Amino acid sequence: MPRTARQPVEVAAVKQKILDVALDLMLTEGFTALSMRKVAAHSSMTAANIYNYFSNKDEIYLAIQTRGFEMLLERFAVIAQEVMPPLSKIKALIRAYLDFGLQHAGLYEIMFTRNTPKFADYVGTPLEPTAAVEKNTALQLAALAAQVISDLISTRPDLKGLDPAYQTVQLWTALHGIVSLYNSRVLQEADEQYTATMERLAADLLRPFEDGASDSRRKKNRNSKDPNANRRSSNAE
Amino acid sequence: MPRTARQPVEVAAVKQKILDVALDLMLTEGFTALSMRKVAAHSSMTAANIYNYFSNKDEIYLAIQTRGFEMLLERFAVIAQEVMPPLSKIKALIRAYLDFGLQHAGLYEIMFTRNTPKFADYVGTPLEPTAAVEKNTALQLAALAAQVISDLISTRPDLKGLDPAYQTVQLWTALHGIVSLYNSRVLQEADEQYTATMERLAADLLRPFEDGASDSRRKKNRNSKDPNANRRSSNAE
DNA sequence: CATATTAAATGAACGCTGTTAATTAAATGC
DNA sequence: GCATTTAATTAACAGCGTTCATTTAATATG
Repeated sequence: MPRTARQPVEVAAVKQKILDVALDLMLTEGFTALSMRKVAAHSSMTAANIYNYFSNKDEIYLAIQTRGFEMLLERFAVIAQEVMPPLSKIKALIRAYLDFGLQHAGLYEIMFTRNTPKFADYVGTPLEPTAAVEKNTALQLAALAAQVISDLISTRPDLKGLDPAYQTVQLWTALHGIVSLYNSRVLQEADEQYTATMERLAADLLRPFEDGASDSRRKKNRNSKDPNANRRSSNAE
Repeated sequence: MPRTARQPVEVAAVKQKILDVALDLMLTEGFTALSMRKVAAHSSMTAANIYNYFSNKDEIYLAIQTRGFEMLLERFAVIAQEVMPPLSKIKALIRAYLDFGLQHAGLYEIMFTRNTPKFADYVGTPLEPTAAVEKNTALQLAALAAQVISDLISTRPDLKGLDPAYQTVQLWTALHGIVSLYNSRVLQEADEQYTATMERLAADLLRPFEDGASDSRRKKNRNSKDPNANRRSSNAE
């Protein structure tokens, strides 16, 4: 008797359209400009109608978050598939992360610093599958980074004891600290030479992977089988 | 003829009262609960009246931010004045920072991750002196940490080349990365053993101050004059 | 003391926000 | 064509930061 419902693919298209607009607004006008009414206007519909596709604004945040992870993952994947020494790959990943974080500060904020909904908030709810996509994408990121780090470790006998997963988290938290403090403009206040400092910080992130930098991370003993490591720069200053 | 104006100390008391309420609301109910009307209600006045004491909400954020820095500075000062080995002091500072960040997540957010107004936003405005207090408190924090680090370096010949200011920033960004990712609950998603990981991360922050860990931190990056850095990995792939 | 003058506080309003409910418009099967 | 279901809209609510006109309160002077 009645009007027939649209194909699932059509309703998905509308959802996608909304998300495209939302992400675009987020990237161009920043976090604060993201309102339901603005998204609706740019999508040629009413704010209320968005609630036929998303249960609330948080769900849109979740989707944007996922897109952010996908964007970063894409950059990472390009680097990962290139043929180059593992250490250079790590360096490239670091650079990509920093660039992404500074370039898309608003998006980065949603992903990592804002109290936007996370996967754990949706377990047991109808949206758990959607949230699982977000978590999965993020984990792919970590796995990819861990793989590159693992590659390096396996080709470097002096790094044999390192745990790729831990090294990944360590690198990640350090990178995030730099990006987040920069984007909140606190770093600029505390250090006038913040640009040079950031470069140096980035370079120092490779320190765990330097010559013979392995063992104290491994377990306890670290009495120097490599005493000549720091002899070179005695002329500094 | 007219009604006489209140003593500056009286109007300052009202301002203080407002800030007390605002900080209390922030600490107890979180960032989102901080509205002008709520602050006003808890201060037995109207929202509009707050604008006789603060020009806008941002100015309240700025003040709360300052209070946050003062709170953290107080914790740091207690540790700094204690008599103990420099390395233990650094360890205690690290612990204090982490505790503060996790304990007062909302306040920490205003100080370091939110896009709340910073000193640079007020140069040339009537509020520059107020903002200068904020910046000054933050710089005292950094100076205090740098002093402790400097103490350590001066008592340890093997660390002679380290720059206390840079070490401070490095430590700070790393700590912030941990706190921020934890508070945004992303770390918990990516690493199920996040508690143990955080402990390990905190411990590893002392790595630059380990035995003979000095020199490559001392000056520039050395990629151009050091072609043998990644020679060992020529067998990769 | 009464009054004019000023200070402090208020009430009301504006435009915005996220969200819900009632209503309308549109499309389809019988 | 009609009944029925879907999709979209309009209207409204409560709250937000902020501004402005108004009221309340206090005081120095005639």
